[in-house]
Amino acid sequence: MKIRTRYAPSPTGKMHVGNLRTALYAYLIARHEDGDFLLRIEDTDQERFVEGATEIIYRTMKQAGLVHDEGPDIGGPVGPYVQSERVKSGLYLDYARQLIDRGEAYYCFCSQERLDGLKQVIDGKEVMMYDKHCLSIPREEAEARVRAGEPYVIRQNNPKEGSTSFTDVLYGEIEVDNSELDDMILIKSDGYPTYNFANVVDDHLMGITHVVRGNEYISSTPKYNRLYQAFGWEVPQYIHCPLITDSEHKKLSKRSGDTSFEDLVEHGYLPETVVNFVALLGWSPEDNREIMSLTDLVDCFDYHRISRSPAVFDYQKLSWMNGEYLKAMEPERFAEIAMPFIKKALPSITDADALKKIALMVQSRVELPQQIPDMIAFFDHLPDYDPALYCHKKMKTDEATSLSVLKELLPFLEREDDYTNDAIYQALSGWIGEHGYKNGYVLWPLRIALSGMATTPCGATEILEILGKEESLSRIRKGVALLGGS
RNA sequence: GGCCCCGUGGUCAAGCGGUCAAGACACCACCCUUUCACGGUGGUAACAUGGGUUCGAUUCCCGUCGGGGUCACCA
Repeated sequence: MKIRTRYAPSPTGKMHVGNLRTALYAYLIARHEDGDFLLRIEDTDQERFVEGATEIIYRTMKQAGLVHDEGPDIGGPVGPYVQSERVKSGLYLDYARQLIDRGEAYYCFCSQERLDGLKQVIDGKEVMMYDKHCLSIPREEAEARVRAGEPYVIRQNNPKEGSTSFTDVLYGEIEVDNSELDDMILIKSDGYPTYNFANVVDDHLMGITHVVRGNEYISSTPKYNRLYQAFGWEVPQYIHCPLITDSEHKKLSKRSGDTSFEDLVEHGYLPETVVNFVALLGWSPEDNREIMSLTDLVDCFDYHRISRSPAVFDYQKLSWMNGEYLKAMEPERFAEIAMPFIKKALPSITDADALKKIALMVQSRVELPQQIPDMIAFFDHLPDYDPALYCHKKMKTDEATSLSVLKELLPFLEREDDYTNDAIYQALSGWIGEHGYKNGYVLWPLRIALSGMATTPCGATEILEILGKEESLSRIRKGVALLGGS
């Protein structure tokens, strides 16, 4: 049978990395076996609906490369793919009534106050389970009250005795006592189905074979199973993915930082980095490769290898991976990404060639484009710096040696005219050799004088080239002055 | 608190009865180098714990401890 998976988000805001991974796994499972991947919008909560959130979902999926075969924007054979549109046909209510006919559900008229009275606080957490109060209302009476316009909900009627089990591909069989199952609401008083109910109905109607979702749904799955059984529907394969947590091992939330796909991209992480990284949180390929494109992932994704234990979202490794992608990138594409940052940091440099050279320098040493400005700002203007920078034990330099070297070097550099990197490096090497110095002994102080930085994305001669003769000489003179050489 | 899930280095993560317990990030050292970075090389660092089962347990079973999830007219 052809595999059909779906990603079914609620349009309530930005797309969280946990959801992204769920979507990714659903996508990979389908694509790996030439199945279908659908997108369904679960907007049954009109209060939490956020304007524009659906667009964020489309945009994120597109950026991440998760192309769906059926969905609200492209249609398909089992539409509509937006639940609020499906509600209009009365389909959920019809199915809920079928359940009532079978004694698997019932009307409930309990007020919010009464429900609140059922709540109890345990360990500071509000816990509540419905007491089946309205189950005793005779069917005729309930229907009369409904006809009379009294507000009602429809609840699932779960048994108190016995147990219910379901099988998860990853976790195996999970069994719970029926006494644990709350009579959850299927149809809300506004006529909308709850997520739980709509999910089951739609997954069945849309022919979903593999339900991929977060681990947090595992405890409500028995109730889903009872629904499938009540309808006599085939139960899909369940694949509950392990949680992604913050460094405190708590479920990732807005509170833990910018963990939406959008935020990460805005911070300079490449979409392909995020996809790659998130794929490896809870799954690994047989050969343990780490840098993998989406197509690589499709090729070797075996959902049986998904882990059962939660994973911490580690920004450090994410950054490393981003650096790997940046380094492996075509220089042209990198330049495109880096250029805005370079230009911002170097308003005085307009020479396109020089800018391109700087981009090249920076490519192999940056993990996030946002790091670029600090790295190269010295090209624009010499920062104030501590003369202690001139001291370097391995180069055997200190402030005194640096002063004398720089003074010695000045007339030579004043004489030179070709400041292109190769030429000036050649010339300098010759000069260094003639004087019997070691490269670093001369080049270290020179680089410090030119940049005022302990670390730069390039060597001294590359800076000479970018800066040009005039600016270079001026900076060296400043260095001499700073070192007390007037 | 009830129920459910999880438990290999700081983090990700191989392993699926017999391994000197991979690899990656991070960290440290060294090499290379006109600095840093990149790249090399090497190093520190783990099977939560107690019982079983077995000739032999990281691996299987049970308990304990620890962590997490869930208990809405939210998804």
